[in-house]
Amino acid sequence: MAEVYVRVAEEENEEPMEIPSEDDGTVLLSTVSAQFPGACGLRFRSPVSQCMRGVRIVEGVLHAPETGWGNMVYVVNYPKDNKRKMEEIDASSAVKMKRGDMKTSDLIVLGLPWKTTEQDLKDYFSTFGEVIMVQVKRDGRSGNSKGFGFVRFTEYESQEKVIAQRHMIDGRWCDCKFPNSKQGPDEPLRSRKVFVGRCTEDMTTDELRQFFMQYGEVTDVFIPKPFRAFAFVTFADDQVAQSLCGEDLIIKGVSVHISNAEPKHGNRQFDRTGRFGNGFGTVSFCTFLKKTRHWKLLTVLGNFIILYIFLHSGSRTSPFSFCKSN
DNA sequence: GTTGAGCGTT
Repeated sequence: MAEVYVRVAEEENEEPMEIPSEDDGTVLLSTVSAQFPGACGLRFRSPVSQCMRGVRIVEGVLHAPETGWGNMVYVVNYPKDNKRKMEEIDASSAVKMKRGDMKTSDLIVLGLPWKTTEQDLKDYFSTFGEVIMVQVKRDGRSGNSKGFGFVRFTEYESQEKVIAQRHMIDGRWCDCKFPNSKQGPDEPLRSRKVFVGRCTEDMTTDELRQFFMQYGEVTDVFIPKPFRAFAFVTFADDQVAQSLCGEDLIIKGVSVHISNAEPKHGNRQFDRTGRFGNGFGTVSFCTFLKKTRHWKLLTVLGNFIILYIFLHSGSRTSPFSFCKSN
């Protein structure tokens, strides 16, 4: 098929812009959104029914109506425009709906221009729906952007749209993805305690307790001192704890990340015996040491103790004679 | 003051 230009405009009666189609006659959504940032589709007024019709779109590829693109003016769809339409689309793809859990999570935004600010991000992404969190990651000293950031939407639909396409932000193509920190659906561990990462210093135990109460009874909140940007929250019900694992929750405007309190390679067999509790038992203590990088220190200390024993073994009958009382 | 694939002061 010869190259065809499709006439696209923001509104029906506005001056259209000609958008190039692909060799197969389709039009890529990315081509449209390059000119109309935030676009999620096209619609047109049917000459027959005089009703607005949506252009078929499959995985970011727009397909011409049966009669071809023609000379009609196609109007850009934005996610905000018509929520009812979004729900219809969701209902028609019920299979996909069941698969997803419909919960929003932080998305990483890769490829940001150095100059892009959080306000820029918020302005851009608000065209997809309500934005509840944006971050631009910066170097602590210089304040320079690291070229990536995070965004979180209220609506799951907004998130879906944003992931599905590339984004032209301040002149650069950016990608939005699930961050690596989001653990997939692996086998659940049965701890009642969760690890709360990315805490800020102003979060108190009371505030954390108040916040997590909404999910279930909280039996303990532990914040290490001095400040180390994480906390432990223990629930009465392990199912509550597990249901939160992998989630990004927003506390006082800060996105914290919930994960299992036990490490993945942890010594699970001891837990199952019930001989070690979930509080400050031996296993948990070792886990804590490993997580906080004190493990190596302890190992070094142990080596020194062994060295001490051997150095003093010459004057005694046994290397362990210092253990004896007489 | 520089850069351009990545992953959030655990």
